[in-house]
Amino acid sequence: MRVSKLFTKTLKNAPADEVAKNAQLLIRGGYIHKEMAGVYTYLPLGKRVLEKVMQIVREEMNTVGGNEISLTALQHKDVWEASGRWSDEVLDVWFKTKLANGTELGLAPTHEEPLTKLMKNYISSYKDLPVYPYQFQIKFRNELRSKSGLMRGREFWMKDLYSFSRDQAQHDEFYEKISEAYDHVYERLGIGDITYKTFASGGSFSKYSHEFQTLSEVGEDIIYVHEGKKIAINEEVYNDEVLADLGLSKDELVEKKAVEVGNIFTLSTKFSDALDLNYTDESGASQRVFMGSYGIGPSRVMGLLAEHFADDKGLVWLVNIAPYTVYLVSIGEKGSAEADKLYEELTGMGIEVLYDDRDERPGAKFADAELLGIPYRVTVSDRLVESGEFELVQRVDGAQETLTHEALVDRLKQL
RNA sequence: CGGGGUGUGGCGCAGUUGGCUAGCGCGCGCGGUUUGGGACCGUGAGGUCGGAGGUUCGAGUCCUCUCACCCCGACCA
Repeated sequence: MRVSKLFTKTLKNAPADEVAKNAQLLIRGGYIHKEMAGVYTYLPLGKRVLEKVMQIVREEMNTVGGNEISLTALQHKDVWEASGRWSDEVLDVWFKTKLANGTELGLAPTHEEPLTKLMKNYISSYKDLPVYPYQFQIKFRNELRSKSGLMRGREFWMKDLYSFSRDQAQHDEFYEKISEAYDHVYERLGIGDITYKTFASGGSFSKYSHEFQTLSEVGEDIIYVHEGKKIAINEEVYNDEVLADLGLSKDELVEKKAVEVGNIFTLSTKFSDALDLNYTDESGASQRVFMGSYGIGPSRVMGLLAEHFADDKGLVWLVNIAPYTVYLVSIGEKGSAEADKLYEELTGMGIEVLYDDRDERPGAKFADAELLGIPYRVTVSDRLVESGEFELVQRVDGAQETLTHEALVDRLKQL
């Protein structure tokens, strides 16, 4: 992509109504635009980052047998009445609306009910189980107070996978598998070392659920971390009984602030009871389907990554989530001619290049490269053209190298 | 939803005790000089001051209502 063709622009100042660092940087870089409190538009660069996060999640979900689908956001109330969650008393984040004929609808804040109902069409035998449909979708939640930029929106992207198993044993097996898949996701997102599988309250059907909590000063959750075992306990269940269960003592644990970047939850038969989702076992008897739900919020994750991977100059994306891998800067006339060629060449090789072909001074281009956080900056100037060299600078540490064309291409091929 | 605060061109801000044509910086257009760290000079365009009502000879400045946004709390992925 040529910067001259990108309709967004960078800003020197962040809007005054935005306090969260992630939103400030993302808005300044032109990644997102605030539509209203807790509601953000993804602009070209932001859309690419969001897609990269989602692609990593998608690959890991597919690895454990996920079937990607796309459920509807508009929901009839009847399916929610069946589970008792249509009432605002029970679920207070509903956005409700109506069809022209007066029929009440809700904008889905989550999808257990509609999916459970849907699966009645496809699950009838034990041979149909287990099965793991999942989707990426915008969830609508009428939060009393949204805040922290992308971290708590009223409209946000969520990957929600649901497991349908024949019994607790089959469920438990998958629960462990997806827990590992989540580890892989956070590893690939670059936050594996600061993300802890955290014991949290399990609701009425299981003793615990697990949250994946990433350490962050802007976190809303308090967790108690065991560094050695790489696990943590959410403050909501931080008590003697839980400590005893896990064989931990208070003096081994450290209190930390963290952001919940995912959760896995045993639902048991709560929704299959409500919506009558059954299967026939080998003996011909009807049995309830055993369920679990597993969420990751790609938009929240993107906010967290922006918050975490940044310095005083701007964002510092890792290669696998950066909107582009290389920021190509041209300086001078000869430099521009050479940069044009290099842009075509690299793009042809499948390298994602953001080419700053604008008639701007070098300083302005460098500053934008840094604000945008593109991992590698390649500079082609008149001066370098003379010596037949290219400059490669890493965003993360500013490390600078002067390379021949061949050496440069070799380096970039490996990213 | 309780408490606190803020709304003035795209962004950041100023605007005395009400006073006459609402300013500044960035950004934007045009001309020129520049070109390895967010250039400079000149010249333009762009706001009716969140909205409604009121007080007044006169309101961005005062009053009432209302909407939006931010922070703290409660709640929540």
